[in-house]
Amino acid sequence: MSTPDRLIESTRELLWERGYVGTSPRAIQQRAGAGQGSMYHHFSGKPDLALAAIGRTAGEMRAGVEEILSGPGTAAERVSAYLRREREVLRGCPIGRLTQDPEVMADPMLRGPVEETFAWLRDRLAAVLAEGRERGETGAGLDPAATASAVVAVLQGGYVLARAAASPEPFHQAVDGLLALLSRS
Amino acid sequence: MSTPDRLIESTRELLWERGYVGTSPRAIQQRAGAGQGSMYHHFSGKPDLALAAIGRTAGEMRAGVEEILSGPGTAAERVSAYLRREREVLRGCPIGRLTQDPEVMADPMLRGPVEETFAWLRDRLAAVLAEGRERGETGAGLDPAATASAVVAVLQGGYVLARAAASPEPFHQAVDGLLALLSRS
DNA sequence: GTCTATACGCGGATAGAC
DNA sequence: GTCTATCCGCGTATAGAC
Repeated sequence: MSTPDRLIESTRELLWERGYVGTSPRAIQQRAGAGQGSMYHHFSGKPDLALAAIGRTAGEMRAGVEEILSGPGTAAERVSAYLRREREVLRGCPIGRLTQDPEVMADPMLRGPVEETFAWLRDRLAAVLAEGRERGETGAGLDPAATASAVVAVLQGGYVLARAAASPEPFHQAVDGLLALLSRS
Repeated sequence: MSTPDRLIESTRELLWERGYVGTSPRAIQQRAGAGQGSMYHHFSGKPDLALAAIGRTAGEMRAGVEEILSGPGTAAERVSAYLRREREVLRGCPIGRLTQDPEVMADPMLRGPVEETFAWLRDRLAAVLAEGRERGETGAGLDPAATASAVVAVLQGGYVLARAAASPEPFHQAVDGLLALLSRS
């Protein structure tokens, strides 16, 4: 991997683990095995690196979600597959966690990808749910947008519960609880 | 308000806005209008202050929730009232946000109240849901613990969506989506 | 109780040599 | 491209005077 790539990857990990405020250029360099001068040669500073890291993470996330949601199966099956997808629950969501970072939210450059990713995700899920409803598969009286937001919220909130409990269990409980409700509609 | 009280209050606000890692003793002192020496006279340091602040926030939160959940109405009405309760959506949950802070999670003293608060909340909601089920009011085939986790997760995740969108709308959408599902069960 | 002085390392970067 | 030197202010205290 090239030095810029290693720097971006190490920034991605640190942003995930410690957030933007908790991540220092020093720590990025050390984890990447790169020197001070090298880092500032390839990137203009911490915000620039963070932008590259967030963009890459957001892109991967979208691709992964799209693969499931555009895959085979009924709408309910695909939403269910998305909810039950394997996750590193205790690490939380690398994009969602940025939402808690005041410096990320204050910078339009950094905030943009976060906002877009969630807007896209909710829209995409709503489209799948609307499709299922039109086909008469499920959820006759449900508002696709509201249901989609609930689905995403259960995941994001599930991470919070899991970290609070230091256990993945509440995450899976929350998903099961939502899935039980969805399956009756 | 006494100086220690002002210090605790200012720590509470800063923890809410900026998290533990993003909150400095200096900032606490300035917001409280207290000097360096004064702060270290009353508290042993940042962790000590944070402990007092988190304890106070957790206590208030439990009291507020308990008032709604032990109030009048059917189980479904009380859960609904809890979900629809007025909230400063864009500020997020002052306890939930601590979950993202590696230094809070790494310190058992600070972590304790966070863990307990969510454990209590899920239990308390599950008890209300179980009560409703026994009375035949609602949710005949639902697992109270799973449903309770989903309820809490929707709130915590709703905050994430709202902050990502810089708008309370997705929070309320998620709550509506969950409530619609609950009302059919 | 509160203030001021002092300390030491880190955060975040720039400059210039190699 | 990468390294080392240097900078300045902040983070997080401790010490001791008032």
